[in-house]
Amino acid sequence: MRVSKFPLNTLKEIPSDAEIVSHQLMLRTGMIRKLGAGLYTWLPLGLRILRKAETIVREEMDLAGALEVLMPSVQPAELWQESGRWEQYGPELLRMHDRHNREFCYGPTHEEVITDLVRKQVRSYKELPLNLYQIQTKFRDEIRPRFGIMRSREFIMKDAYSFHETQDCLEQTYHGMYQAYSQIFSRMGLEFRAVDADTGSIGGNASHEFHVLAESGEDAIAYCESSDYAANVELAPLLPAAEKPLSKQAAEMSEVSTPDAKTIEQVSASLKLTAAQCVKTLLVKAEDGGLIALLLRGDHELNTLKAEKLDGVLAPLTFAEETEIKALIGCPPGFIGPLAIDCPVLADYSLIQQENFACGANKEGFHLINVNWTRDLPQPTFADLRNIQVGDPSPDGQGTIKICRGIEVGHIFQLGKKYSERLNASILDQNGKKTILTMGCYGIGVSRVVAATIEQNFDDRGICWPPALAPFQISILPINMDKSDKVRSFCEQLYSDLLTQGIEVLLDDRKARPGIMFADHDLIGIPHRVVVSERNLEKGVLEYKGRSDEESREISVEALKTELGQILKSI
RNA sequence: CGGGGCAUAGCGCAGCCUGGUAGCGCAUCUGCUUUGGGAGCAGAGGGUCAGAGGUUCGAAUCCUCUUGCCCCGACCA
Repeated sequence: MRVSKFPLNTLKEIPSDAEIVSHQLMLRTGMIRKLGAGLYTWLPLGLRILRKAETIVREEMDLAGALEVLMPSVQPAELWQESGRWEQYGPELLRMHDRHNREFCYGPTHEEVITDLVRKQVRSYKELPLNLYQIQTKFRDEIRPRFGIMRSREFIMKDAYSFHETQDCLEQTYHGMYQAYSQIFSRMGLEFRAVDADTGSIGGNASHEFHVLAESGEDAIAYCESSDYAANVELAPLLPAAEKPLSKQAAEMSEVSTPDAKTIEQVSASLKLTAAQCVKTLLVKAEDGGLIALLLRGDHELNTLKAEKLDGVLAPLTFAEETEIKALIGCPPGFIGPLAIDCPVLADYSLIQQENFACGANKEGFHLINVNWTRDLPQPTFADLRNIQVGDPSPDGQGTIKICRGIEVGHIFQLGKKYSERLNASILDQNGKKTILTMGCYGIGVSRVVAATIEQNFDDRGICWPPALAPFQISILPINMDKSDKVRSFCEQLYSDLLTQGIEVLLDDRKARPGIMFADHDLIGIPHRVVVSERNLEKGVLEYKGRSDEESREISVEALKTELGQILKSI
């Protein structure tokens, strides 16, 4: 491709509403352009990259035995009513009417449509397992679209759905998809982790999220240094600490006046204790209409997901109103403690060994110090209530936890029978007996992958594309091409040679100054670059530089072709 | 959805408080000079100042409404 026929609409200045690097660079390089909130047009440069990502996904899905289909993006409401999600799905579902006033939605996902397809099409166990996928535009009316393509409302997704007679069979396909996903992200040159994910309200047995590791990631991931354990921080379980008897150092419990200390920070400061020596008492609503006290070490954070799964706790987790607290305890928030409290008490595992701790006195303006289990109050029920932290033991018992940030780019899920039951999707088994299908679903945010790749591969000059996603493999930058016939004819020859070799090459045939060419090609992140100048031609060499190399080096034409051939093979 | 902010040329911004008919940098176009890391000089084009209504002799500027966009917020004892 020639730059004269493939305009580089690059910007020197950063559009003011672009917050994260990928968004800034996608706008500056002219990959995308915003149409409205969460809506973007893919320009030729960006689309080239998006297509590369799609191609890799497609190839690996095909290789894993999935079959491509293309479903409508507009879906009739009836199917969603049948599955029950017409009511369940909130405002995130874009609903609309046609001219006959029939209801439709723009598909955020396709479980209903695919299940409908399969229930009509597939009759016999002999046709299973079946794994169908599509690469298609989805729409989710996000509360707050942001970060450009990363969290847009309209986006490109690869979604696959598998159908099975048995759970065993589902697990095999699930494993196959796990492998395929790993292969896809490896081929793209990404640093990623597969992490245990919430099976949540959908139920099912297993779910993994695939995260690209990047500072700007919206999710925190806990991973183990010495094993392949990884989980979303919200989900990573903590093991209970061992019980131990009251130690001899147990000091006398006493009441201390702490008039202005309401937060853990203030309490620990005024009592000259560390936050870890304090216990905080949170009151949440219970299923029976009353309250439940949750105890955490002062330096720990409550994990809402874990808490609302506990027996008796109201889901979604709701904190008690101030008036309810006053009615139950007789003092305002800030001075609550677990002693002599008239409601169930659940304490985090980390408090099992806690001694001589401080807590609220249930009396405005006072806290207790040197409180100890058994002696001063009965042992509460212990449970896993908090977020895992750096340095905690790994749940698989193999070393300690570290935390990094990740961008979720893929999610695989064992759905089970949720949709097939609701939509009555069944086949006849070997005995001629009707069997409800077991399903799996597998998504990749293809457009998000592109943004995530940039988050992981950039420097102060621009994007550094991994070769597999690069819009072009190599740039030819002629110096003074309009003045030097030698440079011109050499570049033209090299250009057509590389094209013949099957290499995607971008020849900068603009009448531009070298500085502009260097800046543009660095910005758009072409992995390889050769500079052709009269000076070097006289020496019979080219100047080569890899995008992330510190320095350029001289290279012969033959060596360049050989090297590029090698690189191409490795993609 | 709650809170805050913004809307002026393709992009980044000034002008608004104190009303007088729109400006700067980048980008674009022309010419000359330059030519190894976003050049210099000279010139040119490009704006219903988000929209509607109001006040006024006169509104980008003041008032009202509407729309769009951006940021923060679902961990508080």
